[in-house]
This record gives sequence, C-alpha cells and structure tokens, in this order.
Amino acid sequence: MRKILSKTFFQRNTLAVARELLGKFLVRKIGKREIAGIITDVEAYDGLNDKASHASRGKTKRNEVMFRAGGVWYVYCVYGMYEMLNIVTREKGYPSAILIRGVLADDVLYKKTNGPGKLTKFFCIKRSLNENQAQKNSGLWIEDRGIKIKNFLRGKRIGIDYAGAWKHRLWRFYIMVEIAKI
DNA sequence: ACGATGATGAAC
DNA sequence: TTCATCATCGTA
Repeated sequence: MRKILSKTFFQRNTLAVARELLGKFLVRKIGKREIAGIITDVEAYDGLNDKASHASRGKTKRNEVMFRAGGVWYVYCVYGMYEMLNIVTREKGYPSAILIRGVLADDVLYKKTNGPGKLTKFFCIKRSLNENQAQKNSGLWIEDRGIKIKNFLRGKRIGIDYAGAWKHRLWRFYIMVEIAKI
C-alpha cells in the first residue's frame, strides 16, 4: 500500500495530524534517486496563541506560509546553520505547522537523521522547498504505506524555553526505536 | 557547558 | 542600521 497524503489529510486538527504522522513515510526524490524514511518524531505548533510558534507575534515575511491552507512545506533556517522542515496544517488563515524532528530510514541513516537539522541535511532539504506542495512535483512528500503505530510517547517540545506556560504542552509525539548494534 | 554562524524581527 | 535572539549540533 502506497498512498500519498493529500491536502485534506493536513487540513485538520494539528495535534491529530501530528499524532497520525508517526509511521508515515517521508519521501524525497532528487533526479532518479528516491530516499524514504519512517517518521518517528514530530512537534505541533498550533495557532496564534501558542507562544512557542513563530506565528505567535503575527504574520511576518518568514512565517506567512504558516497561515496558508495545509499541505505545503514550511522550511526555515535556525541558528544560522540548520534547516527545519515543517508541514503546514489547518485551513487558510489559521497559522499552524508540524516540525518533523526524526525519521528512520535504515540503521545507518537513523544515526544521521535523529534530529531536525540532521534530517534536512541528509534528505537535501533546503529553503527552496519552502511554500511548495507536499506532492510529487516538489520532490518531497509523505506517504501512507500501511504502518499502524499503536504505542507512542508524548512530551514537551524541544528548544522553546522562551514560551512561558506553553513550553509545558505535550505537543511532541514520538516513538522509540530499538536499534540493532551495527 | 559552550561556541559556531547567519537569518530574522523589533527597536531605534 | 544595529542588536538580541534563535523549533540545533558537535565537541568537550
């Protein structure tokens, strides 16, 4: 089973989408080469009130894509070095997105993709993908390949100590993966 | 524990 | 135009 997730999947409650992204496949195609990995770690950033979200201080040039209808990529640079990959959710006008923090491709690649900055580096994801649809024509999309995640963990979002009370929200969803010794 | 490294947004 | 901040990572 291989089904590319459509706009309607993303244009729903952000926390529900985040939870359901666990076990889906992130697929990257550059030329003839295709690489894919199971999504294992995500964080939700939802609405204007969420003080951890870029949207909390209103619309800016950078976060404008978060206000669009769900199903497009939001890619930005943090700490001057790392690209962060987010998928926009909800309907047009509601700012929200999900940060993809971890992907399991294979045992070797896992070590390289355990973290949002490493993930984008090894999937060759750059800011040129910002605003693009999560569909084949952009070279980056998400597929349902039939994996069902029964047990997952929730936790606080990483690196948002500035967010006041919002830093305690359990809006990180992730699964632990046992890695065989290489 | 800390420095790298540069885009961003708010202040001036 | 300046300046503090930052959804991180590698090294120690």
